[in-house]
Amino acid sequence: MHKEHTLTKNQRIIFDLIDKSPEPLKAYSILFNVQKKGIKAPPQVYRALDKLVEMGKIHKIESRNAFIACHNSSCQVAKATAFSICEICEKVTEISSASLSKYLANFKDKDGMKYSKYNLEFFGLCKKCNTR
Amino acid sequence: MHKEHTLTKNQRIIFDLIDKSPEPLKAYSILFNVQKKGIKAPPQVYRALDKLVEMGKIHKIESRNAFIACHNSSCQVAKATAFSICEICEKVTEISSASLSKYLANFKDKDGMKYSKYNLEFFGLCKKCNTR
DNA sequence: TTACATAGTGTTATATTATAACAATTTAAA
DNA sequence: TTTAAATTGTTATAATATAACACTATGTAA
Ligand SMILES: [Zn+2]
Ligand SMILES: [Zn+2]
Ligand SMILES: [Zn+2]
Ligand SMILES: [Zn+2]
Repeated sequence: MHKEHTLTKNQRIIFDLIDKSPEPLKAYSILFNVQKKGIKAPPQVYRALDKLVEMGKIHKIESRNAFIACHNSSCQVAKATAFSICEICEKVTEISSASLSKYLANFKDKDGMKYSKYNLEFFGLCKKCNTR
Repeated sequence: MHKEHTLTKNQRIIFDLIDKSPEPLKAYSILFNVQKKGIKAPPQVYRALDKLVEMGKIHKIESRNAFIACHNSSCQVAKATAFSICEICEKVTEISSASLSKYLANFKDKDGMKYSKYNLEFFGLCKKCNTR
């Protein structure tokens, strides 16, 4: 079993906000939302985000510059992430597929380069947006 | 066969620069480099980049906010991209693997959502950086 | 306990990346 | 030709992210 990370004050505040959000949050939207809790400046937000990403508690959606909480039993998948992104409503879902992660974890390119991490973003229409 | 795009003046200048570069280029680095050719402001660069990405002539490396020329017979793979990124020297290579693209093109998640596009970024050490 | 190292915080300023808005020009169709 | 669409030039500003430095809290070892 891996070490359970104890979140610091700022990390806790920011993680809770992201974890409760139904949609990915952007750094400055987070900043705005936590100012009443005493977090007043960008570096405080970015530091907490960096640590939370390192821990695997949250993931950055690179194509959106936004962050979502991990719901795949956390740390294990911090280095192997896959998301589906709806191009209409911007709904983002973390994909949890054993066959996908197995395929990608074992993928080797022509040079035999072995990878320690990957991030995959799928784009399309979610069920809701596809049927109207 | 698909329509061959003719590049406009600014698109040509910016594409040529990216195409000749051995490494991904960032927008403001591009701007700096083309100022002597009369492209003086960020919107001119970003517009050309947007079009070139649409056409599949270049790709954006999302995790690096940088652009590289496509070397996979262009347009076909604009909506299905995969890259390997060295975390030490930042070398980026476009991956061209029939089995990978077939696997991902056919991937369906639990909800049966079908995707029209994906982007995959692998991180690791390139051969050179791995052996020293 | 004390000393030290490490991690986290608060703060100001600034760097980097990207777009809004609008006028002028070029290109391609009708 | 005349109209529409795409591209360009330009100024200003928005959005995203980090540098730097002083200070505080926390953990570890003597
Ligand atoms: Zn996750
Ligand atoms: Zn949707
Ligand atoms: Zn390509
Ligand atoms: Zn390397």
